[in-house]
Amino acid sequence: MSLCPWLIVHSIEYLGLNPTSIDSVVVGKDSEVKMKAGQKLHIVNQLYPYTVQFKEDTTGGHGGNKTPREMASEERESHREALSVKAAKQTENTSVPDSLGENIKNTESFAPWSQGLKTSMQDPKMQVYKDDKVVVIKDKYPKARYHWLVLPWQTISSLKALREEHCDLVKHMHQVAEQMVQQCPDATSLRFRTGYHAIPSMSQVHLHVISQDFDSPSLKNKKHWNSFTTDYFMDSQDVIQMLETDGKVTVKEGTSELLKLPLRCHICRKELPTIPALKEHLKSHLPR
DNA sequence: GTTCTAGAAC
DNA sequence: GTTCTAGAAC
Repeated sequence: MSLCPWLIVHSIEYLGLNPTSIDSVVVGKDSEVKMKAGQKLHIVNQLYPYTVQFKEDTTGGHGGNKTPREMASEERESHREALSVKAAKQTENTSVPDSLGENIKNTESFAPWSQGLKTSMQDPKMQVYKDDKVVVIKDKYPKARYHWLVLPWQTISSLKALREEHCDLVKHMHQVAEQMVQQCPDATSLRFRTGYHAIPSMSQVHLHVISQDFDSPSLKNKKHWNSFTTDYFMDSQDVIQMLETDGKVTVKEGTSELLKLPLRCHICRKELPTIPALKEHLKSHLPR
């Protein structure tokens, strides 16, 4: 595995996974930290999550080895900043406890691509606004003429992690979102919505501020469309309300199925058979 | 989250 | 034949 000698362990997040399998991970040139399988290391200001997996006994056949695909992948990733260090798995997946199963599943959510926002929000070139609590970046693949993301500096993985103590922060995120709309030159002619994806793909809670023209080449498929035009998109105000009344945010059952609904215009409710047809239809609602 | 592409739909 | 979607891979 490729480790840089200057890496510093910033914090360790306990995931409560299989406590019986202790592993040790070399974290710097000379330092070594005892860790449990499944623990997450945040290296350098929580930017780069490292997932710790099981390590096979030294007599094991393929412990610590990587497949060529993993090697190639790691080489590619080394050009970016989201590295993923993996120790080898303990065994094949026979007779493993449930917690390991979750471990493997959780590892998915630590995939390099899912950490992209955490990287982007730190990049001054991406920041269009920042204060002591939040930062705003342009969505890398905007689904409309204007599409910003408001992110807290504090690490909060998703809506699920929000609690009452985050109320002020989430309200501030909403305020900043409204500021972004106000400063937009087309704020008078375009409608905006401000909200969260109920089940986001990217780690780090982020508030979408998106104009309702949906006039963008990056809007390409049904999932894109339905994630912004069905109840999959949760209004910021509703999320704040939930936090205030329940102390947490609950996502309705069946929300993920909303992404498969037929394509329907968010303005006149007309159903369109394909994305190209929808895009052509949306032109009729553009400001003139 | 995006890209790529097989094969469904037309 | 081309267009378009959906699932795999990353």
